[in-house]
Amino acid sequence: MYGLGLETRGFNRRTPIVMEEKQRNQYVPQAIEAKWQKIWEEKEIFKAPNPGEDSFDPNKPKFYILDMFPYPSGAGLHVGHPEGYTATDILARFKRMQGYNVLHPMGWDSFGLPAEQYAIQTGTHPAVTTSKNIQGFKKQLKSLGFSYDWSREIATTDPRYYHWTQWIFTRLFDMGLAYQAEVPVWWCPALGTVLANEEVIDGRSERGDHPCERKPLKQWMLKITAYADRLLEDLEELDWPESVKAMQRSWIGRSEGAEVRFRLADRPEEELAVFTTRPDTLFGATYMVLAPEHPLVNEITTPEQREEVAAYQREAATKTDLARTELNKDKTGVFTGAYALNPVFPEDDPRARIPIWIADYVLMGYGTGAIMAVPGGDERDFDFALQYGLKILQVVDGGERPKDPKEAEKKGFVRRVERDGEILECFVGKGVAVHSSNAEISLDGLPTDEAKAKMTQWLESKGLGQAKVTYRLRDWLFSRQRYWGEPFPILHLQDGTIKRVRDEDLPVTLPEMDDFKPSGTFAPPLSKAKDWLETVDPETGKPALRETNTMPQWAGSCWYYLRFMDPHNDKEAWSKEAEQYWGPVDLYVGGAEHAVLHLLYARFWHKVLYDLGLVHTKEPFQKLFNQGMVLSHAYKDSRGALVPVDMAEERGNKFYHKETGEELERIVAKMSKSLKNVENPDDVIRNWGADTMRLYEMFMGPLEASCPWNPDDLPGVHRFLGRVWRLFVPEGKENPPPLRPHLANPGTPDPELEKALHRCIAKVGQDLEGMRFNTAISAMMVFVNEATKRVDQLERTQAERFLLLLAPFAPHLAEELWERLGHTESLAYEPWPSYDPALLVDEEVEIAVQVLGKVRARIKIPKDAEKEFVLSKAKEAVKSQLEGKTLRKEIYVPGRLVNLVAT
RNA sequence: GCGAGAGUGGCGGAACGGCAGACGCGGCGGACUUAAAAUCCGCUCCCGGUUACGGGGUGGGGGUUCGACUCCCCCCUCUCGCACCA
Repeated sequence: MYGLGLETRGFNRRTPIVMEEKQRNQYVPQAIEAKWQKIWEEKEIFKAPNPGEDSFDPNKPKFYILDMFPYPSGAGLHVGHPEGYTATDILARFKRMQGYNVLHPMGWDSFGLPAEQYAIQTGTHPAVTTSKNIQGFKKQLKSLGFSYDWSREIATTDPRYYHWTQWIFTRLFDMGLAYQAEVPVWWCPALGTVLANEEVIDGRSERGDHPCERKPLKQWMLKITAYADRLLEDLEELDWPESVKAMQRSWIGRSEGAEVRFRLADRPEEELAVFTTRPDTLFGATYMVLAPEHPLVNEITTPEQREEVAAYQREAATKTDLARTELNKDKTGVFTGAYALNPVFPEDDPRARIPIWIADYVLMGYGTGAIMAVPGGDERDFDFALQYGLKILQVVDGGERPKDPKEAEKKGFVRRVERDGEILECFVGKGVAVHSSNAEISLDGLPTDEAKAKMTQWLESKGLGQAKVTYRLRDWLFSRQRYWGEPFPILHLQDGTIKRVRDEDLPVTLPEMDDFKPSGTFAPPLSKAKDWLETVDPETGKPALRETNTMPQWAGSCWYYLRFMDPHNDKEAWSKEAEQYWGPVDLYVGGAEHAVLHLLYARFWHKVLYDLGLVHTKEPFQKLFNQGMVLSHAYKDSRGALVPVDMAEERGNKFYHKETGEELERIVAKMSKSLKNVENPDDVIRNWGADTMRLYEMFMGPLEASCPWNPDDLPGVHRFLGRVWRLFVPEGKENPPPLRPHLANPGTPDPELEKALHRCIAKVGQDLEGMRFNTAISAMMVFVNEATKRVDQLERTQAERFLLLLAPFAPHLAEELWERLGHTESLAYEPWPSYDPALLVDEEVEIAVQVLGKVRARIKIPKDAEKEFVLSKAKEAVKSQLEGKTLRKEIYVPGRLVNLVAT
């Protein structure tokens, strides 16, 4: 069994010297890791039985721990992947030892653009690429010793999987939550596809960074807005990072206010609706603004203004959203020539007649695409009014705002500007309504919230408006013009109607195709698969065309956690029984980049499934944890330019440019090919072993923090594992000699070591519950350092218990030593060791003696010494410090310190 | 601009309001060795002092407290998200 993985290549200083290991019985991870991975696989150690199966034990509690499954890219794993995966693996192993039925599966989010792009370039079918990449990923994951139940492996590209993705879509369709609409979407000419808003950043595609443009196209939409309130409310009960909840809340962007309908002057038949969160400021509305694209613009614009308005509209249309928002300081707009009537004033009151402008600071996509402008209460309106000399009225005063106007301005509550000798103010906060009354209603003196309610009520009673809630969240653009995605189970009949494919005709599989090139038109690739495209409606026998759009990559990841519960079910997506037992996911670990979209979409689908009675919980993921990013180092020269890692060399504690000799600053940067600082997990495993890799990933720092990968730190954790090895295995040439003889049988535990072990058990257990892997490892190092100093005193049962603690972290090493101790079964299901709290405290403790909060001495006292005794000992110890002072106060914190307050 | 989070040795990072710097890297010294590697042991926040010890110290400034890395207020820097959302 020795001799595996021994490289004859040259060693660099990162490579542990493994020469002569045979003679010395050294720790050689390469010699044991493959062996244990094979045993776990062959004996199906980590297979989790489902309810109803023979080996299922219903008395055990369940724990469903899930990783965000990866897109199997051609590049393979990078060192960032195993960080989260190692953490979940440790917890899965820990929970198994604690007696849980653990569901810990892995699969592939395998639809997606790169495989299709590759197909376009090389002609290799995406299915081939995908399958190859999956094999590569799987091999890499296995080489890390993860305890996944591989019998549950799924891939979103498998027709046996997307059968049910389509099935869920048909439920959405039946519920009226899936619909088609002509919407302006991002069209990316380079990719030949439409992209979702979230896939376009600053007018360029997220993948490939190609320019994109807006085009109106018929698209499938999912009515996620119907679930906006529930998606918002149910965040409350989730054990998720606050930052993720905050991001989802702002993404949903619920805002409460009122819709107000303004009549147009001289056009009694037309109305203009606006949304406002401040109906209480209606008396201050001195003009209105429409988005340039607003349908009413052309109708109301007067002949004299027509040319100017049209020019402005043209200009706005060519601007991207970015360009429109970038200039957010300089407001631009054009008067339409038309006027509206502010409903709070009588028609013949000159104050009622307010001008209607168009401006691109008003967005068509939000609210009604029109606003009532209250320059005295809104900064944007204030800017605009100043720009174009529009009237500014004060309608809110007091409240949070300081009385003195100068003071108020200084503290940022108001902005004050002088115009034509008049002081104009803008106050956006809450306060008390002023100058807000007419013959029927007066808000004057009312605090903002009451004024809002009163005004809304008045508007309703007059038929002028009503309370309204608006969301920033849009319906979800759900179709893509790609080949490598789930086909929609939809038929287009000749009469123009559409119907969904019957359940018994699912799945609609992707047709084989040779030509993946974009057509150059908006027609998706599937429209070229003629035989597939043209079909018959099985119910009527009439010809029908298949839908040629495909679903976005998000679709498959919306419900994969459910399929894992019952992955081979060919009768239904999952059985009720399996979902009742395993759901919800207890812990979901992944990167923060999925904070909004994936998690929001999955929550949406889950709620729909809940409404259909198909799942029993309102939310899919009870606890969410975001692991940090694994960063790397790079260098920066004096001009601030980044320098790749291979161009820098270290001398002393400083870094210099290899060619210019210039001193460089070492910085932390994201891994990138250009900086040559990408670390490859395969190299680490080959050189150091999987257990070292796992341990290092966890020892870098807290899981949630991002920190730099530093290869120089690898020897540290590797040395630790070597020390563990030597606690069990004597140096020597014997073969087999694999165990220190005194460990063969139980002996008398050394009491000090026993205490140290109990402290270790307690700390590791608590840290695992709190996901503090780095400090758990540190606790084990402390114990091993202790044990190394008295190797011969380490007794068999102590050694065993320690191995069990180590097992979740370094499972190969632990299994190997467990076997050498004479065990024939895997330790994967051994009970987690327990500790005696009484042993955590030493008989004699050292405490600090402070005088005025400064430590002046340390004394040793029995652990349960009387207060009086401790105080007198303490005073004795700091006698010189107390001389000539009066003792004012004595504080004793048992087991910690004494603080003597003397002046 | 708004929201969230973070600033601790040469480096990664530890510290229920109670001895700042656990553990690891690096560095220094020692043991073993013909020698080196590996391994083992010790030291390693900064300043002064041979030691004893003294002084300073957790981005900056205030505050609460017997006692603050930790709690409160103000400011600075960095990271992430949102960004004319009416």
